[in-house]
Amino acid sequence: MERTTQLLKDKNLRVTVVRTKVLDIFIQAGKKALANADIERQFEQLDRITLYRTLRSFEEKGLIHQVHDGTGTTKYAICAHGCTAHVHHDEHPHFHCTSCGKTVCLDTIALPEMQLPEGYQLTERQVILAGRCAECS
Amino acid sequence: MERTTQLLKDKNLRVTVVRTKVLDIFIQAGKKALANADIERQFEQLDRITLYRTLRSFEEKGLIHQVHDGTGTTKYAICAHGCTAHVHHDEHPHFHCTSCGKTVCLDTIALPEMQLPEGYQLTERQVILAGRCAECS
DNA sequence: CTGTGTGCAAAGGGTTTGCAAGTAC
DNA sequence: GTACTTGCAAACCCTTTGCACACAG
Repeated sequence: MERTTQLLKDKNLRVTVVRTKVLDIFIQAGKKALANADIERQFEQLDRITLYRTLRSFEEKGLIHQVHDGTGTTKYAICAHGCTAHVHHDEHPHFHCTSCGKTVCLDTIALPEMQLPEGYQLTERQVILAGRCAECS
Repeated sequence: MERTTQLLKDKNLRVTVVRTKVLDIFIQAGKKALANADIERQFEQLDRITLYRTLRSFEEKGLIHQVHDGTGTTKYAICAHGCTAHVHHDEHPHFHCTSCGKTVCLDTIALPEMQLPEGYQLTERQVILAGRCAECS
């Protein structure tokens, strides 16, 4: 059985044509985060509504996580491992290339420790780095 | 002459009722970032379109800067000093309180230095910290 | 067969554009 | 007076909801 199919079954998601293809696209994209439009572009024709619902399902089951890169457009990237419904392990910086528009997960770089003012409780950190990626430099 | 009026004149913006009031609201908000809705709420009645255009003008002239707090809603905060059209000095982390929804500029905290992979050029850093603010803890 | 997923239509919300009237300087 | 600003209407996204049909298990 293919890896994609197995991933869907593991998360109790029905294996359909749309889901298989969307998940494949994410796997192929690797550390790159995709916007809705990026995914639509790879389909001959795909109902937008279905894509919204597919992404929501994937996110709820911990297959993908949202990526914010400061552009305002929500993107998604495949989860590295062991993410579930409400426990996402997305503890790494994201890099947004202002030249080609690509956004990637820098999952080999640790998030820095930061000292918050008195009384503040920290539960989540997001680090977005922007500039030019290696290919655009 | 009032500080607000002076600020507008310094940036070559015509002093109008709407602009004066919007800028006053930002000054009063201090380090807190405001969403469009937050500003509208402080007006008896204000045309939404006018507000969009006002915010854009302010941003272009370096009076305010966008703040992304990971909620998807774009917020704005007043620039500390010396920001111009395309040179914004927004080099500080932002804190988003998931309890009261408030987002503030932590401009006393320095952004951490981070090592990027080979070939990457860094031009901008955004750090969003989320959790509970001092008042909500 | 049963429950879930898909696709269409329609509705909702936020944002932008065009234009005429009003206002700052 | 001139150029910019405002406010209304309309257009334009993107996203969500409702419902009937199709499909996975």
